[in-house]
Amino acid sequence: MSWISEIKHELHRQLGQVVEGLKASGQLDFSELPSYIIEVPREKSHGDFASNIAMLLTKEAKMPPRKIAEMIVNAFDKENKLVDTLEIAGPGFINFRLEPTWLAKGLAALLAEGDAYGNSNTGKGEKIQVEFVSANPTGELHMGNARGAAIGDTLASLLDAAGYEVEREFYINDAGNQIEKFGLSLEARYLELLGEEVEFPEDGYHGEDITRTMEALIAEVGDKYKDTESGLRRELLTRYALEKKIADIRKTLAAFGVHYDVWFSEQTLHDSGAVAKAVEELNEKGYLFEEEGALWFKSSLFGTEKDEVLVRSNGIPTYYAADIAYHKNKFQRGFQEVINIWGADHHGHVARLKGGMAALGYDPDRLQVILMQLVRLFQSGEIMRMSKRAGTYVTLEELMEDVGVDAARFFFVMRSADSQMDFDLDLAKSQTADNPVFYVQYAHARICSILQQGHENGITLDNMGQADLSLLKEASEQDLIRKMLDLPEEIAYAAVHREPHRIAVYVLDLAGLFHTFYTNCRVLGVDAPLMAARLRLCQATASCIAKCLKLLGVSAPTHM
RNA sequence: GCGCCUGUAGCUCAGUGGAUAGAGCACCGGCCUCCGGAGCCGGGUGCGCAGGUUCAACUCCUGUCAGGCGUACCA
Repeated sequence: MSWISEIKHELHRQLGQVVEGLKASGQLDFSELPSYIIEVPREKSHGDFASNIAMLLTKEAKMPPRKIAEMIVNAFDKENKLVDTLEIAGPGFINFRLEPTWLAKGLAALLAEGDAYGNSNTGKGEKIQVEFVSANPTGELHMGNARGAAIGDTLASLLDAAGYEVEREFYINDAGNQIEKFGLSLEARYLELLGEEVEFPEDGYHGEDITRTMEALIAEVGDKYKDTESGLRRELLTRYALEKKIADIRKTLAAFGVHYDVWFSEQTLHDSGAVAKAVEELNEKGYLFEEEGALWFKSSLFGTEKDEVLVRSNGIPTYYAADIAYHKNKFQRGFQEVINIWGADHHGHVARLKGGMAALGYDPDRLQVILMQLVRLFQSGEIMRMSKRAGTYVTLEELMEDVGVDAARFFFVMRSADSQMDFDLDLAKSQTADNPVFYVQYAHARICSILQQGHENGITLDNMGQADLSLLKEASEQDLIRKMLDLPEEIAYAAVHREPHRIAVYVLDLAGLFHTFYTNCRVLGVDAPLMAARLRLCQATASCIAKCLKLLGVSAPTHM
């Protein structure tokens, strides 16, 4: 348990004891303890910790909150080792000021944990899966995929740090309608490149990457498939192109710092009969019916707006049917919870999929979908529509070239998935130095520079001996320590609530507090004991910043 | 029409039912004999609107207005 949690826990316990004591002695009347909190007040002048317990008791006890607070404060143990002073403030808050060395003790505990600082056992080893990006292998990765990659990867890292057993998964949509179209498009480009007159399929994929893929094939085998029967030819071209595309996607994501544990093929669900089996299972439970030649699932029984087709009249199962089988498979693999990161344009699918899971007997809450609002791309003041078919989109590759991995990842994770984001390419290209990621990285580099210079002058953390951290009494030093002591709870909160953007916001704040400290307090050259304490403070800060940046998939440079 | 997401400072966005709602950008002033000025400090009449719940609402509920996205035998 983290230092802050320990203290909160202890104060919570002590408060509860005092209030129960007041009840026992007949001074306070209530049925049971309300769910009061111990929090760190936003305003520093309100003490180190504060509780709202008096306000919550007001109604039952039939007394004004400040009066109740007064009774509690008076009944509090004056010989308390932890609490220095208590005061009543505002509408009835009880503010705690702790004994002055509590921050130093927290900092010492932080340093003792080293790289593990920030981790917790919040997830209790629960097996959890994050499936993200899962882009169609028919094209290149675009901005939406990039946002999904940054959010999904950071969330997975957070869950890992918070004590979950995490797996990252990419679902390869290598079956279904769009693969058919893909094949038709490939075939058209192939023949075109061989000089044939062909009509390009109307709703085919127009992306240049398709042409390039076929150029590569021709370089390898020439016109080998020119006279092959069309069906077989499409199959061969598709197989070739899929392999190439998936390899490209894997490579691009790796360059973006994303590495998966599992690449799961949709086709294998069809081949193994898992899709047919899932459909059959729903049928046995009596949830299917036939209409106009198609097989429907009464998904409306499970909360969808209307019923849905599972098997089309041409006998081919829908994406929905495959997805039900896929998520059943996930649960069969032992994941307690599975998280999907989807674009908001898929939100209609959430209720359907949850309904499917419920029909199969799984608690639908074990499937969580994070919908990210779509990314709007601005260039030259104009909104760019991203369309794979028209081939007009900025790819993740291009983005990485333009703004770099660090800036791109930080930028995407910085805002909540719920909010739409405008990505101004011109701004990102021309003013990269304004990007907040540099602000954070700069703080890290500055600290490394201080430690380095100390080292060059023979002052190292090792030969300084035991530092007296209670010498860190400046406001900017204490603010920095307080912020760092929040990290474990911050990570746990972000993981549990699936809000990776909080870490970006947190580390920006932390870097800001360091810059303030740096301006106010010299490290090198002050009295040896103080220098030792400040070097430790620097070391801890660098470690916390690096920890956050690692979670975000951003590098922590030692110099810039 | 119905469903989901979003309306917070000029702009882009944070904000876990609590006390005086924050940051970055932009704009205007300061701050380098000294650890990296890619930095620091100061400058603000802002929670779409209306009800409700609560001791307490940016936060929860209802309604309403505005924007985005869905509402296929596509995925």
